[in-house]
Amino acid sequence: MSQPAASVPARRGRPGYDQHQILAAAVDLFITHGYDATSVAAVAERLGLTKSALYHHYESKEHLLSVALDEALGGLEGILTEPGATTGGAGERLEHVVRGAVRVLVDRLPYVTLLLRVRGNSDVERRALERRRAFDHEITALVREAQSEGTVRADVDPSVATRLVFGMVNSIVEWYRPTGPEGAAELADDVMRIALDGLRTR
Amino acid sequence: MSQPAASVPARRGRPGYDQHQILAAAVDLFITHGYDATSVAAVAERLGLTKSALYHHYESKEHLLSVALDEALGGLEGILTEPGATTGGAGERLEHVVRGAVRVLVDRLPYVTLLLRVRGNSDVERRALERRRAFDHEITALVREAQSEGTVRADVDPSVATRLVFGMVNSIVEWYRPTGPEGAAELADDVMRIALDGLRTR
DNA sequence: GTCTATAAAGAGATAGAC
DNA sequence: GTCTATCTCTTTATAGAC
Repeated sequence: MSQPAASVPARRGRPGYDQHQILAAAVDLFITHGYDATSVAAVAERLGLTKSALYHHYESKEHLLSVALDEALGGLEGILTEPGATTGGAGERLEHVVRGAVRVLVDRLPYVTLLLRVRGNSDVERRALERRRAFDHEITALVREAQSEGTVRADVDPSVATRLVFGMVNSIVEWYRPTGPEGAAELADDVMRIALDGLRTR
Repeated sequence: MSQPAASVPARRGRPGYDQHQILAAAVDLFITHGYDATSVAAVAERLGLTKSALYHHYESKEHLLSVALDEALGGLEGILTEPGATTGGAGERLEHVVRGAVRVLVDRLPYVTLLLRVRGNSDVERRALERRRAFDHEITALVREAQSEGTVRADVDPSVATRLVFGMVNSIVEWYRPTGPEGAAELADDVMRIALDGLRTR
């Protein structure tokens, strides 16, 4: 209790990584080489540690994955509780959610990238997929409501429309690389232009 | 030369798989569990063979991947040489190519699914990514031409527009499962509705 | 908190019999 | 064309010293 504050951990001698720095390094490797193809030894080497030192911070390779997926899912789920997602017409709320998804995707790019590559090959992955499905269902309900309201075209199944629009949004992780703070907002504008008004001139 | 025709291979005693049946089984496992997480033993077991028998048909695990990726890339590249992709206005040719991509994606679903998960972690994967990039560049040129022509909105960068629309198209592999021959055409209609005219009513 | 050393299992691939 | 047996390497994870 003699330390001034807990905000900056003691940093003496050896690196002394905290859990978040380790997670960031692991996720970067998971994305680059794939989760399965990334060995714990590779993560340790990237940090300049041995495997044993790494196991001191995370109890297993899968625990690293689990925490990383939480980071992505927490961000996405948070969108649905923001004021813009709970007030106003369904069309406006839908727009807020789509813009929010682009924002979270850019803010937490590596974590969301990892989430989108999960296929359900373990309990950890299946739990993450279940949370993704729950998120998708809420959006689909919103699209359906916007169709009833008349702000979204009704000649496409709401489930298909949701999947296609979020397929477009999610595909951003395949090529977007952060350059500046304005990039994300412009990207969201482009997504809204194409998803809401279409590519075609009229 | 004494056999009547080569169309049906001799089928006596043991299974006697041909290369295509083996490929289909391998690709199914690669998609379900991931390429790296799929052992050669798992592919062999799926076919009721031993690993050694499998190595008689394909010289390596990576060779299986290579042939599978060729299957997907050949289909996509073929679209660009179809009459609909080489005649008419840029807007019409673009529509043909987008519809063609949906068609190939559905026709060769497992192969395209595998292609879209490739990250470039080996020479085989990097060669496949290079062919994908070449394909994308041709589409981008088409979008740019359609913008000059005035049939596609010019307030979105052609490269970003291409990526977003093909992100939408490619995302179909994440959820579409073949049910009947009409499914693919309706799906293409839905994609065209949203990508070209947008989700919003007017 | 990090190290060396190692256990235990599974990977890709090959040899050689039938 | 398929088998059994095996080689060699890498994997995740742990034990125990410092």
